[in-house]
Amino acid sequence: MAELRIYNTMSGEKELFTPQRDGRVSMYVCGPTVYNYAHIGNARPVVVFDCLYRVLNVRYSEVRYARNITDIDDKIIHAAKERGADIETVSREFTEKYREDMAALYALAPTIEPKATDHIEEMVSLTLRLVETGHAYESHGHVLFAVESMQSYGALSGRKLEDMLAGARVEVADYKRHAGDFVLWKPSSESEPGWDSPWGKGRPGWHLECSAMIRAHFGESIDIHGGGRDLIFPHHENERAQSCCAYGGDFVRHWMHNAHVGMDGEKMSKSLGNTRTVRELLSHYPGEVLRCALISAQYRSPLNFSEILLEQARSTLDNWYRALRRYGSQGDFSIPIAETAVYGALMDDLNTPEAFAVMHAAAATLNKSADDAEIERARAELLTGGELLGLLNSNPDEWFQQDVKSEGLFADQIEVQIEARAAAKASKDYQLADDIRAALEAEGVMLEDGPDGTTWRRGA
RNA sequence: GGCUCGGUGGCAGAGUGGUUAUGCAGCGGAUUGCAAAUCCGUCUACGCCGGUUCGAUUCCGACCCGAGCCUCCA
Repeated sequence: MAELRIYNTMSGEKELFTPQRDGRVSMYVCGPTVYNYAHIGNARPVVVFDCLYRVLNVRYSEVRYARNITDIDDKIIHAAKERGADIETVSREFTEKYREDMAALYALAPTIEPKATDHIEEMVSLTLRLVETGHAYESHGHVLFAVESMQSYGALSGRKLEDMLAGARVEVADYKRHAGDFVLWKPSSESEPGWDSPWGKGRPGWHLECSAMIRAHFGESIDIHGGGRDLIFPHHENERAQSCCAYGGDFVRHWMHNAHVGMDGEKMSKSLGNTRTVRELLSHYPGEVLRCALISAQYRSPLNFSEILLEQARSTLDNWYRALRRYGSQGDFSIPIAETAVYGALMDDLNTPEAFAVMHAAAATLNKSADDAEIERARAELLTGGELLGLLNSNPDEWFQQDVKSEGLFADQIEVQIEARAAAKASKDYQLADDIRAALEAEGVMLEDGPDGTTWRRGA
């Protein structure tokens, strides 16, 4: 059986994945700060780690997958203020929308979805512990982590404290002992949300929640911690500092980070304002097309987002669905998932492009083979591959007949036209037959004559 | 300025010390009333310069170019 190998950001190498406890895997992926819609870049880690979750579930008997919701953050405070709404209203609304959007991309629900505001107590006690052990200090109402107190600070992101100061872009605040010190707990004004703490009314710093929630739900260390590349520093470096200094232990055995989705060769980010929301894209493309596009490159490679990318993803899916349509997508197959080539490809650090190549090969086999055993094998490969990749969720006819642009043109009307054309063809009135076909094409319906009659699909 | 990653054929995108990635697009053919779909065949590759090697796209070094992080960010 193939063994799982994953690239560990910490070591910079692909490593054999071994869970801490036999057969049981713990995975934590950084989720959204819920103050507006998720963009397509936010969706990449969700889809990537969803693929990993699916693979892990085949290999291990118990997989616990946590994806947090950051529901207290200054950005949410600002968003609420702008809309004149409660913070809870904003965070609840966008939590819901986030769940809907990710579900539309066929991301399975995580095992747990911890919320920051449900773990304030744990965050306070974590901060307290860091103060007691000399890794944190109070200054001007803030509690700060002292980066110099940790020998290996910077080990994850591969940087040294001296190097970081060279750029001189770290926030220089005179209440910090070292410019790299970061906030664990900060004071809240009357108008800001806050919780009682040994340091007065305040709220947590950005990095604190993940450390506290991992501790609360998984204990000292987890097997996999994932997120986007941009989180390596400072977020994950600081999480690691907090957790290791407070509780000791490994904290995280395998760090995984996905590369970004680009837009016209530039980074897509909310601050640059060049984002496309998942919600908006879903009104133009099926979720499966978006998902397919997101995993068309290996997760550690940058992915440039474009209409061309989406059209390629659509034709890739068309290709597979077309092959599936020949033999139907229903029925049992006897090949264990762990023995499929798609599984093997994904076990190699989620090599989705190689998995795609396997899928294409299986589709080609279905298109041309006359050997029952071969066909069965290819069907199994395609269908189980679809399960692992989170693709091919529809039945082929639904897939090809969705999104017909024409208004008021229903399937039964199309069938009537197909029959009329068949009659025209039978009487060798090819002019009429072609006119019917052209008229349907103008309505976004493509006809395909096959040995068993004519089928239709939405056109380009 | 510091750190990290990458430069593959028209485009997208894997991989490898010596045999086809794969997909889209193109071209030729089969099939079709004509198409579409499918099948068969086929053309453009590994940034640049050195080094190691019998042999490098694949390892090493320099160079050029690009991206990311160093500040909220998936």
